[in-house]
Amino acid sequence: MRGAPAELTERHRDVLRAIIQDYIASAEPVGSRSVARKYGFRLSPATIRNVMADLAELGYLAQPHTSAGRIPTDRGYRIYVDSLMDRHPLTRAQEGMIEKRFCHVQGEVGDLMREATKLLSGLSRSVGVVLAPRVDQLAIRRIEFVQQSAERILVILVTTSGQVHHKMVALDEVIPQEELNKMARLLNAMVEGMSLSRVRQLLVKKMAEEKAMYDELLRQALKLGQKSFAEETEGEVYIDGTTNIMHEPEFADVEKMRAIFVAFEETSKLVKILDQCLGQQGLSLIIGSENVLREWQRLSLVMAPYYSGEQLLGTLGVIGPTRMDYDKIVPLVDFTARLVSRSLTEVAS
Amino acid sequence: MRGAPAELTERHRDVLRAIIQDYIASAEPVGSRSVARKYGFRLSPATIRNVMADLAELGYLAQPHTSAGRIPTDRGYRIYVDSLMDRHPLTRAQEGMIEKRFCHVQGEVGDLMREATKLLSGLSRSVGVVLAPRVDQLAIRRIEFVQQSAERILVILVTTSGQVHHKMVALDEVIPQEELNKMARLLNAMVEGMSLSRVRQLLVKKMAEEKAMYDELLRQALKLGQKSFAEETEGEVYIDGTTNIMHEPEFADVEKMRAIFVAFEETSKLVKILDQCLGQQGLSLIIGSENVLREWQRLSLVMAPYYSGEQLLGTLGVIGPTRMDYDKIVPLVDFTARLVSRSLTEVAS
DNA sequence: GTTAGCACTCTCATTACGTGAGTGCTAAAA
DNA sequence: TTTTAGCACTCACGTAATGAGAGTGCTAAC
Repeated sequence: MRGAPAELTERHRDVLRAIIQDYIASAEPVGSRSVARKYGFRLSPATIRNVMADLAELGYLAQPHTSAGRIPTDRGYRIYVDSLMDRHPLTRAQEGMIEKRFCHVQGEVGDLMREATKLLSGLSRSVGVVLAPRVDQLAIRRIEFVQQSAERILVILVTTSGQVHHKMVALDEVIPQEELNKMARLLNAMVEGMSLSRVRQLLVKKMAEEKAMYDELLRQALKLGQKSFAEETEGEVYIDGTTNIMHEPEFADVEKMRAIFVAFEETSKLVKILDQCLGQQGLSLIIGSENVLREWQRLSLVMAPYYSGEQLLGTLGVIGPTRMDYDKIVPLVDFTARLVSRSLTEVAS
Repeated sequence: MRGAPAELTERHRDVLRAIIQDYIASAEPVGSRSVARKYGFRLSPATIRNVMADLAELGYLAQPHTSAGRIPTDRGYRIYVDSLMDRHPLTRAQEGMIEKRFCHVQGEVGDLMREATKLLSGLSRSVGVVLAPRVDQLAIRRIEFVQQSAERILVILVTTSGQVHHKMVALDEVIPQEELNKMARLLNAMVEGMSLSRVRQLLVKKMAEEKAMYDELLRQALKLGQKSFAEETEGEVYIDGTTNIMHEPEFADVEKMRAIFVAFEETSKLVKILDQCLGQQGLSLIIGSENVLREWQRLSLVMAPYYSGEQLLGTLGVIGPTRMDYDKIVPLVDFTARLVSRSLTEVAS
């Protein structure tokens, strides 16, 4: 009667790696025999079995039922990605192909995001996601007011990165388009190049300063500006390839699949998860039950941040079943994030 | 040995109606017994069976297998919606609720569309779709050029209905923002209130006229204008509630469901289908195999056009399994289209 | 420490069989 | 002529029995 070993020997690690790779490839519980045979261990199945029993006791492997092989637990995947995985870097050809698809996109930032999403989902055969930059944090290039009806004004905001946002603002007084143009000019001079959040602070300060209100136009402009910039913007996510995961045997059951799709539809929760990744330095990996949200516990996320120059803008990556091909997907996400950063940095300059 | 009757008697119609309604409610083949019992016919099952045999021979009913009840064919549904259906109008309470949700949306057109989509999917428990207005056909309120980088210009287009569209245009010469503003002013004066398609014609004509090109600025402006308005815009669709149809027993099979979802993802095909509906006068109904596209033949569409004043803008409605509750959904779509039209008409005035 | 051997467990595919719902046909009743 | 009762027949579906196969854990020998 032997207890579990205090720590993993090299053999433990080899066996665990083999089992996880086999399971990722086949989606079936893997038995001692096939580990011994396929992975060139010069050991008998019985020995492997002992090792597997240790790994199970330590919580890295589980058994669907007594007479089946082992499957990795989320803890097993975690140790795998942290220290066992052999990353399969992209081939030169793949990299070239990806680069080509990006230089094709000359247009606006939205197109770039969409393209990245498609690329991620296509190459990973899973779900691609991109958390778009928050407008709050982007530098403003231009603001414009267009009168829509007597008391409603369309506010258009252009960022230096080329994103366009618009919203409707209701006013309690009628301002002719002529005046609106003047106000826009005033504000443009004031805010160009600043981030939305800084603009908000500035406006508050200015309004306090101008208490005397010599200039009626300026007063109105500041007021309108404040209304226009008021709301915190919600993060926007691009998502693509949701149908890909229908192939995965783990979602063969319709009820499970429905749960996943409902989760994808609730973008606000997804944004919260992605925001967490944004806080991390570098690549983040969330595996199954590491996620707080119930609906997401059968899924894993591989996310990487992207930048414009030095400025952190958002995060992008892949969502798939916990049994996803980390070897391939981690380099893919990494490379894509780098390319997107490069494109955005070029546009800004 | 009797052949099928030349035309349907009142009894045939009653039985067919009963069968279809029962099948829509239960999703199970319906037998002669239950028709006779549940629907208050004062006839024996045997008599009903004779009627059912007639209806089957005429192609309105089918049998999944010899010893099962009957289910409606697409032809059966067609005659049902054309002449057998009893529409269940919305209750006053429901109408009130819907109206409330719409007056809540004061903002821009996109919000209105999104809200309508959600409403349709929520109340129908199926998939809601809205085909957004083509920019081509809308009157332009304003055009604006923003310099993005040396040779790239962001073109922003505002329609009178309050939609904002933007695209990136590449130039072969550098034009300072100052000049861009002047050009925008020139063009605005020229095109305000016209539809995009008319603007295109106008620009071609003007360019021919101005062959002499006295005015260099005007020449450049026309050229930039032409580039900005060049492309035909693709129809945009809003879609919501796709997860709803996962409940339906006809899609219990994962492979079938996957096919449907892939179809939903291919919006360009969907746009084509919706464009057809746009050509129709009033409400259009496409039932199962009436649709040309293979992937859509298990689904039905109930669509209605919406307007701003007199002008036809787009179409909206519900997609569901052929076995959908037409009695309820037809009035729902009808009412929603009317409300959306009202909202849009108000905004434009 | 490693391995062969073996009894044991559990899933999964196959087969067989009974049940029930529903049909089509025929002949009698209305 | 129309309607109905009666009956044999068909077919899907659920249940149970069976056997093969994969894999395990344990023991004892190497």
